[in-house]
Amino acid sequence: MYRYLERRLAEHLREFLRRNYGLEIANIVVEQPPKIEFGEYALPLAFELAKKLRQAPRKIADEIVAGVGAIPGFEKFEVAGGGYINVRLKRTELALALAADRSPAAEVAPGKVLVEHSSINPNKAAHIGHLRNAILGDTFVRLLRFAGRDVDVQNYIDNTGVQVADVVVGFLHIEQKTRAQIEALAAAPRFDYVCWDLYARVSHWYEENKSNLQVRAATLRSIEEGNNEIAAVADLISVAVLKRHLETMDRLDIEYDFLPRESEILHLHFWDAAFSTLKETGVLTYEAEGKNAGCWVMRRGGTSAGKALTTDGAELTGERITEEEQKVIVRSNGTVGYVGKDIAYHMWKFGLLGRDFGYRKFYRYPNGHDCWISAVEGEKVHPHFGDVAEIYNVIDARQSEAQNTVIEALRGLGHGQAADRYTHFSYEMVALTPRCAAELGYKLSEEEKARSWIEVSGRKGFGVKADDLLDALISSARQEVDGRHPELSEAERAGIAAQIAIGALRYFMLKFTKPSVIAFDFKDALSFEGDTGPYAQYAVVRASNIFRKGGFDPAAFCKDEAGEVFTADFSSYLEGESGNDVWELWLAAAKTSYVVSQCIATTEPAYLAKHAFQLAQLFNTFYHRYPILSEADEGRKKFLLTTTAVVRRELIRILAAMGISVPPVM
RNA sequence: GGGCCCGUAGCUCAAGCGGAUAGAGCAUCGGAUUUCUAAUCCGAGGGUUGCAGGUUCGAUUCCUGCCGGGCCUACCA
Repeated sequence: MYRYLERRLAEHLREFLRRNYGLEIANIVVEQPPKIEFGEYALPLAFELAKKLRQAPRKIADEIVAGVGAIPGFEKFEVAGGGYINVRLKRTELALALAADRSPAAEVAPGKVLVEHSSINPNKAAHIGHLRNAILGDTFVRLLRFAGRDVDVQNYIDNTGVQVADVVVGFLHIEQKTRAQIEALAAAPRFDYVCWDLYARVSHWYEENKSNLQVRAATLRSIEEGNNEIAAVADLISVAVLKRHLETMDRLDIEYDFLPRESEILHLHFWDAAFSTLKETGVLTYEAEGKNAGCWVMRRGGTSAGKALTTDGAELTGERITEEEQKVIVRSNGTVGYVGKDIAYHMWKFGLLGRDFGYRKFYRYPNGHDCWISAVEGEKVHPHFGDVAEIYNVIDARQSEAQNTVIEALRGLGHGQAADRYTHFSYEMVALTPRCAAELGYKLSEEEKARSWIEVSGRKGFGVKADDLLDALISSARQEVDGRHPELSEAERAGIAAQIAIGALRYFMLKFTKPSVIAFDFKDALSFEGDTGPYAQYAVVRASNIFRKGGFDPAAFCKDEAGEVFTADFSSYLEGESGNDVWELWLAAAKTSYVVSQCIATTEPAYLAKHAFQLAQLFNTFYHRYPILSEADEGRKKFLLTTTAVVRRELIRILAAMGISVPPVM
């Protein structure tokens, strides 16, 4: 609602400026005043116009305020300070619309969106770094769906790469296991933990004797070729670990629709289809000499094409790319690197490849939702994946160059529109504080002790596993729940502890903005107080308590009839100085879809976490200040109950968009 | 060497496209009404926004240089 009114205000002003000043201002800046007393919107417009009109900002502001006229829903315009225009809404009107949950339908961009996230190598347990990825990705999916978009969720599986090969080497060469023995291990719980330890041992084994690396190379070759015993072992390992990842993520309410695998990109020859067009369009050039002699290369993403561009801007053919700026796509032995496969895969995503995967049902979630996986020969009936209008790849910042290279390849192929709708959803890694690393038994050098964080390493088996962290959170939450609610059944207490643990974890991963490295520490992550998920959950529980103890249904206070009954009372409680406190709460509650659209536009879910916290904080203050059930004035009591019902509804929605549910009691 | 990112309170982080007195949480200290109340609330202390310039009516935000830190820069994925 807040978002809709902002747009209406901006459009009205744009029209006003066009008519009265003959000015075209494409982007009218609308801010939020620092204090509720100043109104709901603030316009620094007069400062901007001062130069153009050669007049004092204050004078321009006065003129605009005098001439702007009425806008439905708006109370008045005021000049403040040196030329700010503060805008006030008709509080009661907005409140009634909000109580009735009435909000004009926002236009939804057409076309399907594809979000790819998680993409964990299926050779070891997921760790906290993967959690950040999956939680960011899943939350972004929820935000897009909140905004009405049709979204497919994909999790790319590199099942034929070095990392899987390493674990295969571990089982076959170090552990000397047979395929049947590995199969038995894979069927046991937490097989991914077994792989986690083994993977670290394999890395060590390579270091002990460099000639062991030949075993890796041979294993990798066999896996890529397929149709042999080693490939079968690799497949059984990667499928088993993948299932474990799906289980781990399901604990956090994270689901996928489709799991495209590298094995199918290989075996269905996606690359061959891409290679010919890449050559024809000159995106790839052949190096006859130099360091990359015999390779097909392209310009590294992010390096400038500079003056090589002709005047029409499209022609890159014939341009020399310096060796420094070359990215090898096809090696001199004719094999293709991962960036090449990624280019083909992304052509498929946009429906530009002319080939498709086969599809098989792979995993059914407890709620009945099916997750599909790629296959050489698929089932006849399957959903249609790929061929989308827009994509988001949730991949950490270390891969931004590779991502940019893929984008540039699409652009070079003439698919500029696809390239424009390709978003690398980039975020920084999760590392450990030195203290946390020490707790995990990692021996720190003096230099490392002084650093603010230590990078995790799957290769070394150094990190916090996702399931371990969840277990720790659940047991910590469980202690609290047991102490507070001994009257509840075992199952109820377990359920509440899980909800709190998930709330704490998801919120923790979302509260940091993407470019910030998270220095992980158990103390912070296990906190349930202050700027945390449980804080926001608790605010909802408090609101629910009021309705439960009062014997009211919160939904009854959010409906249309509330508007009809309470119109007069609403204004007397909301308007004027005395209404500021409660109005601030209403206004915050009205901003949900505004914040969601900001999150999508900036690909930054942290704003939503901040919003949840702010709304919860305002509610807690309100809760403390206004006793509701004991309120003697019936009209006022109903107003306060409506306020509580609206805030409760919005908080539940906001938390749901973050994948956080709210326990019945806390 | 080149590219990208970061530097804000003791600690961890915010600050929407340049805007009003730079805000939270944690930690510390002091308080909270027989109530829907403590996973909460109120208050206090705590800042040369890394440094130096520039642009601007206005800079944490944009530009330049420097200092410090991280990541990327494989015919690995």
